[in-house]
Amino acid sequence: MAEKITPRSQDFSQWYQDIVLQARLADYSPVKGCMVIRPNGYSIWERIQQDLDRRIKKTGARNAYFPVFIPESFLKKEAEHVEGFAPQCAVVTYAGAKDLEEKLVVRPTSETIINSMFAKWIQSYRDLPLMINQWANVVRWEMRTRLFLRTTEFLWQEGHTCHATAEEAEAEARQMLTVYQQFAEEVLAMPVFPGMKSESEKFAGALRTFSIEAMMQDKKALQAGTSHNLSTNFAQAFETKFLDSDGKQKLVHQTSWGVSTRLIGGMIMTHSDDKGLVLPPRLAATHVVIVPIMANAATRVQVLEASDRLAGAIADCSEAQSLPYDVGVLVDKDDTKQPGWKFFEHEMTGTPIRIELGPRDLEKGAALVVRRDIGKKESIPLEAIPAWVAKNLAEMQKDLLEKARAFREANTFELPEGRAGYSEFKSRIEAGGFFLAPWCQSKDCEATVKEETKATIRCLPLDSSYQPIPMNGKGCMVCGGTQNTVRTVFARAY
RNA sequence: CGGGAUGUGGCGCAGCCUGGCUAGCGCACUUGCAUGGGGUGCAAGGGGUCGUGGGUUCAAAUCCCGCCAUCCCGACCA
Repeated sequence: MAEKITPRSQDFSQWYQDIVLQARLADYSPVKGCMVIRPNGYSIWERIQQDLDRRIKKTGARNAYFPVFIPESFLKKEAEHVEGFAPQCAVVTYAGAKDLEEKLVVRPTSETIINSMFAKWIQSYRDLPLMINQWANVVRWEMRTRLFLRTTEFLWQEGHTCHATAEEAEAEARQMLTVYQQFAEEVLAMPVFPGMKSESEKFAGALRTFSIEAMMQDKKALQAGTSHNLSTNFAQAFETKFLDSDGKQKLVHQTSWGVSTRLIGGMIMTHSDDKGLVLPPRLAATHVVIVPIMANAATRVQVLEASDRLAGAIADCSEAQSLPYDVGVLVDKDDTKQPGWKFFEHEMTGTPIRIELGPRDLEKGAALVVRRDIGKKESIPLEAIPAWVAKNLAEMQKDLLEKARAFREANTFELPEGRAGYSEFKSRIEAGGFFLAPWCQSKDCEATVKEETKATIRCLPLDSSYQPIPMNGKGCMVCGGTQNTVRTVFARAY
């Protein structure tokens, strides 16, 4: 049995780790920095896969699989790309009992190996667009790791597309940003800020990078998904060309986009409380747990029978059919341990609804129901419970999103323009939050803020045509200059 | 790679300063009985190269020297 969970206010990262370990979502592996995902955690990933895969396929992409090993020379073909990733690559130099002639990089991302195939597969404009997605594992040798948020190996989905024109590629990158935003909000109940990355934060090898940024409960930002417009950078390196309808050879325009198991960490840090995990119903493997309370041998049989009948009624009710993933309401019965302990355990593992059923309830023809996010006990007549469950699962999904959104709004601040607000900005950013501020787009000003406050430009919010929002006339918060200022979101980040 | 700390059953720790009884405690685990409306009670039981190599000593978890590993803080990052 588990220890009590460290309060959020006391030590946020300890709190987070407690929840992951005690809800049995994951564990540390013998290899430093790697993570073992336990069944509880993997079922959440399966839900994410199911739902997101459906959304990705709707955009026209198809799933495929590429090798985990990438010849070192492939990585070196795109200059920025290798520069960005080389420091964090794991490389195989020895295999089959001898030193390899060419080293093999364990993929940190698959742009290069996939492009080597794209170059063969694409001949004509009729082959375009080519849209490939793969669910895979990648390895990045980070210096410091954290369960789910940054592990040496992680699971993700990476999409890679080729298009005939720059406009199509840009549209694709934008479309995927929206897909991710909707997915994060509708399924994870995690509100996100969509935006564009600054030059220094963009993906190594991209023309531009879009991202969604979420706010955790300690008010730090978490990059939850990215979508890159790669332009023709990789096409040039791999000579991925096609014969267009005008008879000319042209380079393909590409995108890539991905989200990872980091989403699970973000979801935990967004919703959980000091009692443990809080799962949005759309991610829960069990929606409802019925805890029978058997006061004595005489009522034991009655209570167990009533529990089974209730479980059946909930699973079969018509309202349940409209719930996520077409799986209906998933009901479980737990009569294995002491009731008191069970209550804590199901709170720790995040089951959205708990129903307590004992002799006293049976006399009244009712049961006690508790929603994990609210925690208030209510006595509901047995026959009304199936409908109550269906209604509350839907409401809980919505409420979690609204609560997280309200938290983010309450911690997002518009800074006064120019240098005037800078000293105030520096003290407030220590307390955390998102800060909207004008920036002159110079690297120096970006670096200055990072150095002095540890905050980085998370993204540049976009207007309706996906361009950074100009703030002409407003002074950059660092240098005060009014040229080329755009709106940015600054925050300390994971 | 810089700054700080720690290595003792599965987990968390005490013992070390001042060397000496059979290396101890809490949780977890096993068995039995009882219990069951918010972290059950009692009883019995299993599990240890005290990180590692050397040295001092009649005697080392404890003192000395080397090595190794891990954690936290900084640089890296989805």
